[in-house]
Amino acid sequence: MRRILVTSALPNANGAIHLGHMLEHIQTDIWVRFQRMMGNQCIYVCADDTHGTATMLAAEREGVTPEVLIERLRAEHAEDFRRFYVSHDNYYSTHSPENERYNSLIYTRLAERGYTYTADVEQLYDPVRKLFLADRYLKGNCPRCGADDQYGDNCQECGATYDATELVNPRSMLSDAEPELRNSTHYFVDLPQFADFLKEWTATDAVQPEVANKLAEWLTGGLKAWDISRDAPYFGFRIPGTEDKYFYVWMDAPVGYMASFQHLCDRTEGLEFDDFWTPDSQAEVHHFIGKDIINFHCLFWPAVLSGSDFRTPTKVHVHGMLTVDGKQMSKSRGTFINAGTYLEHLDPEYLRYYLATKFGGNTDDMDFGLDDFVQRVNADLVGKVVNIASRCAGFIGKNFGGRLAGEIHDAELWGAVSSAGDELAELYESGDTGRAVRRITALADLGNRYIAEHEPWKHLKDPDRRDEVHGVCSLGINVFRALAAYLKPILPAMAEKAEGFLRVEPLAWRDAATPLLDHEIDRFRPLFTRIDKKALDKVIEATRAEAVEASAASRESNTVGIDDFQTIDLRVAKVLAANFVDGADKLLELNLDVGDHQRRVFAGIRGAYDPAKLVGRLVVIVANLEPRKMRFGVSEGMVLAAGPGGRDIFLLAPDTGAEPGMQVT
RNA sequence: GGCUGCGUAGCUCAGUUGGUUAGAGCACAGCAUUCAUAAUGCUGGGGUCGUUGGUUCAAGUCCAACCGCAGCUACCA
Repeated sequence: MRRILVTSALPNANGAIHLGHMLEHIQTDIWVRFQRMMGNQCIYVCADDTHGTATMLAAEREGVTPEVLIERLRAEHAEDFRRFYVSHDNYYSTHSPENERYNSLIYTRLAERGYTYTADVEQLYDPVRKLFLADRYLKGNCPRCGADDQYGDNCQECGATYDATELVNPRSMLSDAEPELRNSTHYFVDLPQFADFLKEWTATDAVQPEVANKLAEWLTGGLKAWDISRDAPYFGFRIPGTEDKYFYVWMDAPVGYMASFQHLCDRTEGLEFDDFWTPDSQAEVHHFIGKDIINFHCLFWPAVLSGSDFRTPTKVHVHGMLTVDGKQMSKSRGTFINAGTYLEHLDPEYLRYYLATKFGGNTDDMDFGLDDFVQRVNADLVGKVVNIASRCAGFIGKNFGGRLAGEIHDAELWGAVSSAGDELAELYESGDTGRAVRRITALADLGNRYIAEHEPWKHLKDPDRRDEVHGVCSLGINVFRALAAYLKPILPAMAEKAEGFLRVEPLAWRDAATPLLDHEIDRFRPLFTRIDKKALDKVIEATRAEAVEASAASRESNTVGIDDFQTIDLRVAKVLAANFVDGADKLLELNLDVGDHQRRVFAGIRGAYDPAKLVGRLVVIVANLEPRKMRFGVSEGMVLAAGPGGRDIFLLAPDTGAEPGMQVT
C-alpha cells in the first residue's frame, strides 16, 4: 500500500472560490479518490492562504480584525469545496499555531546552516499609510517609454521590466501620496547555494518536462537570493529574534501544507507527521498547482525543504489555466463564475465530469466552452453511460424479478469492459483523465451497440429466447456497473446512487473485473438529469449581476447595522490653518490637528465660511476615509457639515471640552 | 521585450521515432429502431493541420521567422 499526502494550492483569503479554484481542486480530488479506490492511503489537505498586506487592508476596509475576516472566508471556502465533493481530510488556515511553529523551525534551521542572511534594501514607502509598498500598490510613468499609469514591476505598453524605484512620478495607489525612498533591513534565503541541488531535482520526474524547461530559465540564468521578510505593519508571523520583521506570505504558504497535515495528525490515531516528512520517508508527497506558481513550488519550496532537513516533494503536478469560451474569466462578461453561484443552478458533478474530460496531465490551458459543456454532459453521461442502466433495468425488474442472470452472455464484450481497468488506472495515475473518459465512453458505445444488436424488446415475446434476453440485459447492467466504478473518482455521488440501485457495497476499482451474477437489484431511478441550458444562462446572468452589485458597492442600502456604523472612525479635530485654494471656487484647504498628528483636508465650504474665522475651532471629521486625490492635492478625510450647499452649509461643532483626536461614538 | 507551452473538421480533442487516400466523439443531414431521461444503431457531408519560407524522395510531425492565446519575468496573493 502506498502512503500518499496530497495538496492543492492554497486559495487566498481575499475572495470567493471560483471556477479556477474548482479546476485545481477537482483535478486533485479525482486523483485522490482514485488512489483511495486502489486501496492506497491517500491524505488530502489544504488551507486558506491568509497572510499579506492585502488581507490587512481588506480587514481594515471592513473594520474587522484580520482574524475575523479570514475565519469567515475559511468557513465559506471549505463549504464550497465540500459541496463539490472535494474530499479534503483537512481544510485549515495558514494563520495557525502549527504553521507558526514550522515556519520558525524551518527558518531557524536555515539560519543555523548559513542559508540565510540580511541586507538593506531601498524601498518605496507610503508616508500617509505608513507602510512599505509592494509593486502592485505603486503606479507611475514607465522609465523607458514614459507611459502613464504603469505598475511598479513592468510596463504594459513597452514591456520593459524595472525596479519600482525607477518609476517616474511614482504614486502610492493606497493614498495617492508620493512615496519616499527608505531603507529597511530584509531577510533572505540564499538560493544560489541550492543551485546544484535544484538542477538535480528538476531533472527528475518530480516535474513535467515542460516545467523543467521553464525552470531551466532561472537555473541557467543564475538564481537570486529570495527575500522572505516584510516590514511591519504586515499580517503574518513575526520572524524570530526581530521586533518588526514578518515572514513574507510566500514563505509561510507552502509550510501551511505541513501545518494542515500536522493539525490532522494531532486528531488522527496512527497518523504520524514524521512518517511523511523526514528526509528518508518512504511515503509520497504530491502537490497540485497551476502553472502560474511554478517557481515557488519547484525552486523555493524544494530548496527550503532540503535546507531545513525535510523531505522534498515526490511530484509537483502542474496544470494550465482555465478560460471560458476561449477568453480569460471576466466579471463583466459574466464568466468569472463563483462556486456558490454555480451551485445555485447546476449539479456539481456536471462540472467535475466536464473538467475531467479536459485534464491531460500536462500544462496546456483548458477552455470551459459553455455550449460544449452542455452537449458533453448530456450526450456522454446521460445519453451513453447512464442510458445503459436505464434501458436494461426495466426488463430485469418486470420480467426477471429484479434478479440478474447467473452467467455472462457475451464473453467478448465483458472481456473488453472488465479488462480495461489496468489501462484506465494508468491514465488516472498520470492525470490524463481526458483520455480515460474517452476510453470509458467508448466502452459505453460498445454496450449500447450490443444491446441494439440483440434487440431484447423484440425477443422478449418469444418464450424460447427468454434466457437470451435475461443474459443480454444482465450483461448491460454489469457493463454499467463497471463503468460506474471506472467513473467513481470523477462522479462520486452518481456512483453512490448506482451502488444503491445495484444493492452493492461501495465500489472498489477491482470490482469492475468481476461481474454481478444471480444478484437482485433495486428498481431504477434516474441517476442524472440533463443540463438545462437555461440553468447555465442563469449562472452567467447572476455572475454579471454580482459584478454590477460589487461595483455599486453598498451605497444603495437604506439601513446599516451597528457594526457597519462602527467601521466609520469619526474624530474631533481642531482647525490649525484654513486657506483658499487657487483655482477652486468651492474648496478650502484645512490643516487639522487630529490629536496625535495633523492632516490636510479639502472641504467644500468656501461659500459659507471665511477661512480666517475657522482657525481654532473644533470640527468633526471622518478619520478613516480613504485618502482621495483631488485636482489640488490629496484630501485625507472629510469634515462633517449639514445643509444643501452654497451659502447654507453648517459645520458640526463639538461642545466646549472636547479635545482633538477624541473618537465620536 | 525575454522565456515556457499551445494553435489539427462548427465544438472538444487524438495523431507514437517524418512514410500509403489526416482520425474519434459531439454538433449537422439521411435512414433504421422504439427497451431507455427525444435516449440508441447505421450511413454521410465537412479539414490547403495558425501564416510564410526552408530541410527532405517524403512534413500535421523537423528548422526559421511572423501572427494569435495563456502563463512566467523573482515584492500580486
